[in-house]
Amino acid sequence: MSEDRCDGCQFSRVERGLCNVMARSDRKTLSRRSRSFSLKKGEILRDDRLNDGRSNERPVLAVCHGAAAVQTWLSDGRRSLSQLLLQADLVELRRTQHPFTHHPFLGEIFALRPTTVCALHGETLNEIRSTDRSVGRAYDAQVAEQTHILRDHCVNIGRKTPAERLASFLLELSDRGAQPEATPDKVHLPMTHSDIADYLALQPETVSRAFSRLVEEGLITRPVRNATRLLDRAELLRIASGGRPRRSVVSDGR
Amino acid sequence: MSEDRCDGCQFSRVERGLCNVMARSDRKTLSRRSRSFSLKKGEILRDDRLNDGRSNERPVLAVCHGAAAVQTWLSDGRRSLSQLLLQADLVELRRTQHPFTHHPFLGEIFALRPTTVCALHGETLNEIRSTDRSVGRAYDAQVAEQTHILRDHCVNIGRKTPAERLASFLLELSDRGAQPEATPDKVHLPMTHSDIADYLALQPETVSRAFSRLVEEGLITRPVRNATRLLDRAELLRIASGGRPRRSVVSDGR
DNA sequence: CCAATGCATTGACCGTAATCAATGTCGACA
DNA sequence: TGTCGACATTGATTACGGTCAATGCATTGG
Repeated sequence: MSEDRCDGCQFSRVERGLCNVMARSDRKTLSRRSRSFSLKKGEILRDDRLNDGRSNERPVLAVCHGAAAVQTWLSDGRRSLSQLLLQADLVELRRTQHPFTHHPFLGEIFALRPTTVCALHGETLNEIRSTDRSVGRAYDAQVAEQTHILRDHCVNIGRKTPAERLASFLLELSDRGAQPEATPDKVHLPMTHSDIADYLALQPETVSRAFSRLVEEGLITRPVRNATRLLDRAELLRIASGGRPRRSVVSDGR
Repeated sequence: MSEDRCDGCQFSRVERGLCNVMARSDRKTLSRRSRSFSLKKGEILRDDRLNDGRSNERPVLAVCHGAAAVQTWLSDGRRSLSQLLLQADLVELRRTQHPFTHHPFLGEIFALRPTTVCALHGETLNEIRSTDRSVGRAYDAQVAEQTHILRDHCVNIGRKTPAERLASFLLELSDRGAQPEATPDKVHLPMTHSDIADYLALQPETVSRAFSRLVEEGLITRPVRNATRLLDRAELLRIASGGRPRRSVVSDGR
């Protein structure tokens, strides 16, 4: 079933898209042993849904289309979106559960909007990796990129003010920007303020105020509800990296 | 120079230590093409120090002994430790620098205590990977583990109170515990309160108060300055995961 | 077309952790 | 042993973002 599936999926971004890198034949093999899921906006893909019998290895998930996030709950209802998953991103969830507690630390896939994800058959993927060097490289690059983004994100939510976080976020979206029709400065927001809040470790109200501030400082506009236009990229970047230096940033990192 | 180096390094933790998994001969080859660095406490290893001529690929770093962290600065002096690196951990830093700004988003290795790290020769490592399947698995497991920890950490610093963060931190140290002489409940603290603060996105004073609180609640004791004994692991875990449920944690994660 | 619903925005107030400051403790070293 | 310096602790105050509440604005569907 479904060699088509992957053919329609080509618009995983050309350069990095794992499935684009590999040979057509490999992709067919992989596709045949993989499964895809369509998630409605707000739908959750728990790892137990992936657990259909046989292979006990945890599958690698690929976001074919849409946008999702790794979501975790604290036991009193606090929510956190720890990782943003855009088109062509790979993610590997933990199968292991926390000994006593169930929910926290686990992580489930939350669809920020209508999304299709593909559960790749790990063993097959490994086989392909070992024969096709470029697939291995693409995979490693993806993983390294995600790690880098996560580290960055820790800095964002750990040490930045709301406005700084939002600026960072908009630049992140712009850089990763998996939107077909987007110019670098027109950034599509694939999620609600509430989702942004849980990603940036803020409250929705605070996100709203931060937006307002960036608007009234003339750094962005908001033509429509779920999009933004970046007017002053340099200044946004300055804010995102902690403020201060107005001219000539050359000082060494000490 | 130095096949000894790696032989002395054996106490990278048995199960996961990458260098323990591979064949002795491979280790020698890898070792010959790698370099090691001794860092004094507080010393910084910038990626440019790794950049000795030839290979332009970014090396994979392994922490042989000690403890370090990925450190980044915001331009006004705020500091963040985004990733804790304990014995046997692997880390791959970004070579790329941020276009204008220099310091933030980059990440440097900060030695929390006297530490030796090893810059593995990436190409050689890849060769070994492709011949020895178990090396590949060990490597992937390490990377997946680190990713998982980073996600968790985002939840910690994003949505938890100071006491909750500290509880999580102590449990993390206990779980990852790379200390030779430590029982699970005797946790060695490889860093100052100030470092802990920058890891947990708090101020040193707040870290201190959080410690005091856990002590007066009878959950931990602190026999010496840089160590802690966990008295009530279950309760610590309860706190770390957000509080509430006192008995029987079975509710589903909605 | 209007109602209903889900989000977003704005304002007022409050609480927690950051900040500022003083004191205490440990360890290194002469 | 005593001094110094780094780090830790505790207290008082402040400020920022969280919380609560009211209003506004769109999109959907009858």
